[in-house]
Amino acid sequence: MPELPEVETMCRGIRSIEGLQVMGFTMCECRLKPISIQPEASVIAAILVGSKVHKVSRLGKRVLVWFSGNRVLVIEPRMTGIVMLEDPPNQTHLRLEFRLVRGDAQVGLTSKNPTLPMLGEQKLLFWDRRGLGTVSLMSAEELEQQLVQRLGPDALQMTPALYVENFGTSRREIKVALLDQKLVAGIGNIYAAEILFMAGVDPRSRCDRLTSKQWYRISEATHGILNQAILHEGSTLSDGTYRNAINGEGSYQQCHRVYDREGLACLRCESGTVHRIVQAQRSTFFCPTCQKKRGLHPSLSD
DNA sequence: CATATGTCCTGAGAGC
DNA sequence: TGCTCTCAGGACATAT
Repeated sequence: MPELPEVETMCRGIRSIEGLQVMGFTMCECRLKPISIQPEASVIAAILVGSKVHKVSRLGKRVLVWFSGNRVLVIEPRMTGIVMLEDPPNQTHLRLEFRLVRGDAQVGLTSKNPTLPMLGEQKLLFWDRRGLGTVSLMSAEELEQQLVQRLGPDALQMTPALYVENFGTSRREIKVALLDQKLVAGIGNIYAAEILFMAGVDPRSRCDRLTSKQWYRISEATHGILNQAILHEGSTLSDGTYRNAINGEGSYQQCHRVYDREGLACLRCESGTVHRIVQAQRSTFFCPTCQKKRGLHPSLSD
């Protein structure tokens, strides 16, 4: 479930491809239904082979790979996609492969200096078990019109005032609204639960009924949870799907306070247990005892 | 306009 | 053991 921390980890993990030149690009053949790719792979290859990776960045839950010539490859991992350098979990679900090399100017130096990165090929891979991920190559202008303008502020840029401005008049439940990328970009099901637990806010609360104090706590929790999750390289759940760029696991799942802890004792209030409910066809985990619609549980300080 | 629901996809795990 | 069924939740299309 790559959400902001997992996608940020992917971006950091593949940043070493910045400056490399594309030698080849292929869509892997397999019995599975091919992932959505735009334009078709052969066209992408024709455009990108020979160009250099300018930089790697993140847009909400998407990985952006910028190339010379104002082109950007937009990768949406969705549920089970991973952008990685090497060692995919298996070959079956390997979807895309870039072959990359250092630019010509450095090739001569590399063989004489063993401290430089190896001479020869590096790869950039897109692996996706369920195949819900999408990949598209577009111009910077298309990115701006089709994506940037349709997304809310990045979750790590949120402030209490931005929360009030973007959410404050909505009648939707706060947990459901946090998943809406038009309101805030980067939060998914796991971190929405963890953020609201840290903030002490009932996930069923209507946005237009939250107090400014509660928005402040949600904003603080957004930064606290996401930054901590980034430090742990994201969450690898029991299905093991999410991996970092070199097939390692994240460790933030060990820090989850409510997600996937239905029936277990609340880690904060002791008297309560974690409940699971369904909101907008997604599981929500929370502690009814210390996540209140109004006011705060005594164990939460102001 | 705001909000709610259906759809895509594969494999793990439950139940019989 | 092996079959069928449900579920996981990203983003978007379509419906209310």
